[in-house]
Amino acid sequence: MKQPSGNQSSEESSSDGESCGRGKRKRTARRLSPSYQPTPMLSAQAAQKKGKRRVSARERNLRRLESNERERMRMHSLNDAFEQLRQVIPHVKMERKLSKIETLTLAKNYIMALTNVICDMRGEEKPYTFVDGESSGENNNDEDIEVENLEENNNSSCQRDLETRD
DNA sequence: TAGGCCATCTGGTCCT
DNA sequence: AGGACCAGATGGCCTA
Repeated sequence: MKQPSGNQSSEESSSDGESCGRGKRKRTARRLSPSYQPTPMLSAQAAQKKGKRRVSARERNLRRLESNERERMRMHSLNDAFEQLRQVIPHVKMERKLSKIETLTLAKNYIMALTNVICDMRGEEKPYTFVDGESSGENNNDEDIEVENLEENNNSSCQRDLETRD
């Protein structure tokens, strides 16, 4: 029941120039179909039947725009968190920044490596093993394969990094 | 051109 | 009731 695409939310929506993803890329405000009419979640008649306050189309539209704005802000804060995570994950420098899936995968590996180091220091058995880009115990799905090469490079860089920190 | 990655919109559901 | 969260859809940008 998805709409073909959203309304031209009038707002700036310039995505505050966040150079996202691969290299420099500037995203312009999303162009939306001029013919698009947001479908009311609840028609005025239905609302009246249910004894609910009638909400004008104008008000619905305003609420939608406010919702969109909040959602955008939410996603921006999520992206900020990704950026902070990228900065603390040791990884081989690349000209393009890590994608989200790469960031999460490397973070997972880094945590596993740290856990190994801690266990090692305690004289306990290491719970995780890194074999050919495969992270132990876990099922190796497609996403893991995608970043396999990265992981191979970074697993060793993680270990090196951890060993030199003291 | 195809495929990957991403931002944004949207409506449903959950939570306060 | 309203906001947060979520997932699907859509379309733009970029690289191979």
